[in-house]
Amino acid sequence: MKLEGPLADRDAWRATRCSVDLALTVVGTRSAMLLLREAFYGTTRFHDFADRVGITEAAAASRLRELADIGVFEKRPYRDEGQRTRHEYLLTDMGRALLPAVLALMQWGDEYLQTDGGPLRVVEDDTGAPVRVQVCTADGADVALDRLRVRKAPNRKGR
Amino acid sequence: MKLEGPLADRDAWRATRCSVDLALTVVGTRSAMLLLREAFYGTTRFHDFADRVGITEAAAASRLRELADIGVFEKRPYRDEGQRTRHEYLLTDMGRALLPAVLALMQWGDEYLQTDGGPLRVVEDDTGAPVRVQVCTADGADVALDRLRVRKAPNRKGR
DNA sequence: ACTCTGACTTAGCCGGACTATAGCCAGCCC
DNA sequence: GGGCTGGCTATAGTCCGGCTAAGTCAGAGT
Repeated sequence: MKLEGPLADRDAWRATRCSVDLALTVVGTRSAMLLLREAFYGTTRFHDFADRVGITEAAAASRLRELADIGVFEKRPYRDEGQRTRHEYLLTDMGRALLPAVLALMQWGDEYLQTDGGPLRVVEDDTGAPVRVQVCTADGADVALDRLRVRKAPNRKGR
Repeated sequence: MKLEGPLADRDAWRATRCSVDLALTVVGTRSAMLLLREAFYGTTRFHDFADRVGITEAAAASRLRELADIGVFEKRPYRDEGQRTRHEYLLTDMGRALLPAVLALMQWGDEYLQTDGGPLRVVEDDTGAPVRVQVCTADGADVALDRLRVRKAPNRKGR
């Protein structure tokens, strides 16, 4: 990556308010990431989350509450016949927007940590064509690391 | 996401050997992710890593060693004039392949955790056009969550 | 009213990530 | 060869995530 203008002298600035760092405060734990994986697979209910991720209900409860508080999940009441009202955990737009991050990790694990490309394949539903997570321009072209540049966001108000 | 064939009954299988989980054993810590961020910004030297990430040298040393052992970084000797031989940490192909994962987190943080879109913008070097991390088919079209399907990888040997 | 079940909550513990501080070691300079 | 500097290593302690185990609580069924 190239650093533009005032950013070029890397000793002259610190990565304050870094979005990577902020994002990690939310989804920086194993359980948060794996709960998201399960949500993408279609899981919505408390017990299923705990069970399928392989964490205790205590851990699932506190992580799900955190993620719901932040807005990654929406907690919605539902009612099976003959059962009392319970809550299911549905991904919000904010939660769905994490799909590239989770799939990027999966893709990297498939490629570099598995001997056989991993146990699962993600494809486009209509065509069955494999999908990849990529760094793209608006026209959909993949952009390599050495063709990226970082610039300061235009100043709004302070900073 | 839709689950194909034998995967459809989510109670009938467990996400064993999950690549997300494996990837998290490697880059599941805050320090690992932030070291990668710095590496993408061009940092190569020990002290700079510790300093710019804002972690102690002890933490930087152990994390960098882990990542180098796994193959995310290559440790290469260098020599400044009048100095003794030292080592710099260079991203390998394996490490560079983590760019989409890190940028995906940054993008999500910019969008949902910052009030102003975050402090930095990543653009294509030649054109200055903004880039995005996306789930794409081979022709570069973005694929939404509900148009994805998960299938089992073809069996090679066991499992 | 009583029980049962599912969804948590609480308490206590362990282990790993991280911190601060200190010490070690290689090698270049003098 | 003695001192300095940079790159670690060692030690001790904190914090936090996750664990186990037990308790709570709402409400449907009986």
